[in-house]
Amino acid sequence: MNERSFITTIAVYIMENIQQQLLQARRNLILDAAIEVIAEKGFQRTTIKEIAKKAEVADGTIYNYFKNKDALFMSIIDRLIEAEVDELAEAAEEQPKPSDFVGQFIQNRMDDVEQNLSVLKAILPETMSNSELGQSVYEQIYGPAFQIGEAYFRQLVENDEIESIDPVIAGRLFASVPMGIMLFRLMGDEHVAENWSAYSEAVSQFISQAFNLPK
Amino acid sequence: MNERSFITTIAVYIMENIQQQLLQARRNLILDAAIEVIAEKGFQRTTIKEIAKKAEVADGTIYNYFKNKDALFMSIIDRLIEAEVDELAEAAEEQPKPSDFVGQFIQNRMDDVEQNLSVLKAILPETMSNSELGQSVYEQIYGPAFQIGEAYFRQLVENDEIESIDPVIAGRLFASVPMGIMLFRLMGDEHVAENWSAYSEAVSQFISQAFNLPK
Amino acid sequence: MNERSFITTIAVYIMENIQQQLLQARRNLILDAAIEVIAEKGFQRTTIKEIAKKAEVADGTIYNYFKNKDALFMSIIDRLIEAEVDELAEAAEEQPKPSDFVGQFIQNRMDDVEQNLSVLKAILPETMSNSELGQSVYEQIYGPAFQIGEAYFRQLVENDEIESIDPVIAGRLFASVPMGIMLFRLMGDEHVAENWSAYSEAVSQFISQAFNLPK
Amino acid sequence: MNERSFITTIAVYIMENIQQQLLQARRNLILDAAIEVIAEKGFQRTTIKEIAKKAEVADGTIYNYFKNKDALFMSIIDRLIEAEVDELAEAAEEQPKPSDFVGQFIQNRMDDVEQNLSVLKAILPETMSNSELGQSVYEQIYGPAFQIGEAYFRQLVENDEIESIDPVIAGRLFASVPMGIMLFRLMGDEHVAENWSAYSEAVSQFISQAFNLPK
DNA sequence: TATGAATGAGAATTCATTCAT
DNA sequence: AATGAATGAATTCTCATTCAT
Repeated sequence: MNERSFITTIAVYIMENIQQQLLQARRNLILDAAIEVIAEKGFQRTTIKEIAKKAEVADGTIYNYFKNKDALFMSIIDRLIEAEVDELAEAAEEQPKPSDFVGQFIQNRMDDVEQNLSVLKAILPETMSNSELGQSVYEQIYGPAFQIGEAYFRQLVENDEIESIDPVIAGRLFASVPMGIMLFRLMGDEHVAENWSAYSEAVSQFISQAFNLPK
Repeated sequence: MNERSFITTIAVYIMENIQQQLLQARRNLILDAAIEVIAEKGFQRTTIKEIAKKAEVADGTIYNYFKNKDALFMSIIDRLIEAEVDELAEAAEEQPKPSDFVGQFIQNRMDDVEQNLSVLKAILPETMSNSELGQSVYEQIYGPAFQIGEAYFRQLVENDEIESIDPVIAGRLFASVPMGIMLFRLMGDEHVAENWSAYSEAVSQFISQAFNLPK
Repeated sequence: MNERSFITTIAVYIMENIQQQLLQARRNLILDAAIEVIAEKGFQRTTIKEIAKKAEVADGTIYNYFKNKDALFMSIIDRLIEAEVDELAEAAEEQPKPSDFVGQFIQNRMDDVEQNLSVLKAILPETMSNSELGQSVYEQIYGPAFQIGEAYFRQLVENDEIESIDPVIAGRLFASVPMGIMLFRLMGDEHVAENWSAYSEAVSQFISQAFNLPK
Repeated sequence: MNERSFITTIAVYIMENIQQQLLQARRNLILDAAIEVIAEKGFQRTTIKEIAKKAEVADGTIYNYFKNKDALFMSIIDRLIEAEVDELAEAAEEQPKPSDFVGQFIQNRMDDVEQNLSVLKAILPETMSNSELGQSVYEQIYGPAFQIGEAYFRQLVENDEIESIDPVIAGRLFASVPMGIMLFRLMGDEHVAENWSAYSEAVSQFISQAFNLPK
């Protein structure tokens, strides 16, 4: 009576799996809705009601997936960090030839921005006015990115490929350009928005020239 | 009965003047308090009560000087815009020699940032998540700054001092560096905060090198 | 097609019976879980989720056994009332010799308390702040207990075994002692908890002495 | 200009004082309303909205006087504890002759109950289902009361006025009677409610007889 | 029948704003 | 003009109950 046939066991397993995926999908649905609304109005101005409405679920449903509003927000950040940390780790591992490292790296970063535009818009303002959050994002995203830049410049200097330079500062200067361009874009600069790939190209050239990188 | 003696008139005038100045002073007091608190906690998280406490006035008093919380915030922005617009206008009028224009301009902008750090921290996140606000700041601060850069590069190209370049993009690239560095600072990067003048110098060199500016 | 063989009928009957018992068992499981949690946190503070978790069933399952949370609570009371009413009826029927009636009665009541401690803790606070509930419990438990006491004292007076006394008041005084001691215990008095049987004894003596009962 | 005349200073002082008293009065108004509603429906079932309505203030106003609902509840308890602790301290200080100590003490306790009936009804159920709260009330009200009883019985035993007895148990037995009677009253026993002073008298006699106290 | 995710009414709490003093 | 208590709309969050699977 308590036994299940093999078939039944398989069927249950599959259905549970489907159930899991449905839940995950719904969770993502809510996250997407949240990102969309928050990107538009800012985290603080966005109410749970609005997110629920956009996600087409009841207010209470959101609390089945996220402990509270802050946790929901952290999940948005986590999603970005996860994606970004992997990408950066990948970039760090490669031993790129100087000639195309900058181009590659910038290109990838700019692509990331392009793809995660609404997430960035949702997150960035909050990380700036919430110092705890800012610290966390800084340590997990900016820090690693800087270190890659630093390592790269340190190596260049050692190989006498560029003239002596403080790699810490160089790393920041390097990152500041796409960062600044991204900021303009987030703030609604239409020229930047409409010519994103041109900017991507220009940023690479700009930086290569600035550091007098070997071609 | 309706006439006033000359003396009285003068006295009244003086007193009204003093009164005016006292009011103006108190208004500034409130603004300063607001900037301080908002820089720390963000606009939305800051309550009128907190601002009132920091300014050592009663909650209600704030409403004698500002129509509402949003108006108070706009006044903070106005104050920054006023200062910055004047500075930019000044910069635009000068006909600087290319050799030191960049150094001068960057130096001034970085000094502005240094001086208005708390105001920027109070404003920037809000301008990013409030598109109306962002637009206004963009048009009044970034726009003019870009135009100065654009004009400068256009002139350089015309004079054959640098190779042909899209001045619109160049203006953004030019501005992106201090912008990015400022963003790192606002987000709490300690290396940037502790070596601000070194960065100021480095940014100038970086840009000059990038555009291969004549020395 | 609609007919069943004799065997089948029996089998169905047995299985239905087993089914019935399983259901009853599960119902009791839920009630036990509910009592445990409610005793600890109070009725209002206890959620269906918590009860379900403790009973190791799904939230929804509880609603197959109880119409709603209030009904579940009423069932707890019913269970206590049933047990107690039977005991009291038994006590009332006996024609005890005065010499040991008090000792017996008190002993039994105190034993009841000991056994139903968690139920009492779950119920009592609620009966005090819910007048309808309180009334019901009063009428079914306290009332009958008082009447037993009253009858007992009335009889004693009639037999000239104690001096004249208002039996209604006497009944309450009689009951007040174990009641008060129980209250101390429920409120967490450790001395009472640790010396329960000593108190049981002491209460009897105390009452006997108070009424100058014949030994 | 900044100076105030003596009269003005006085006037301001007086007005501030009046203001203080008005606030205190309103605070008491809210507390009274809260007690009334909570006594009727229990703490958990009572909403801030109901209290506000009964007190004829806005919901938010309550939060100008009490940090939150729990704090409001604690204030109710504090009020009772303050009154009771003073009374008990007074009772403890007196060196009463045994002959009337019990009568006096019980009389006072029963009067306290009479006067604070609604407060008790509001508090007692909550102290029973909230162990932290219960502990606090126990320590501040019951504990001291017991100690008075204990001290009294210890003294009696020392003076050979009653036979040897465990003073700790005696103290509880002593207190259990009014406690039990009070409980009956709180649960809606009409006979107790209507004959409160008769019960007060009866309780004293009952206890005196039980301990065979010297007259 | 059992399940547990979805629901949304309702509760506590916050806080910008008003207004009598 | 300054004050700060009062206000109540709006927000977050909880949880009893429902219902599709």
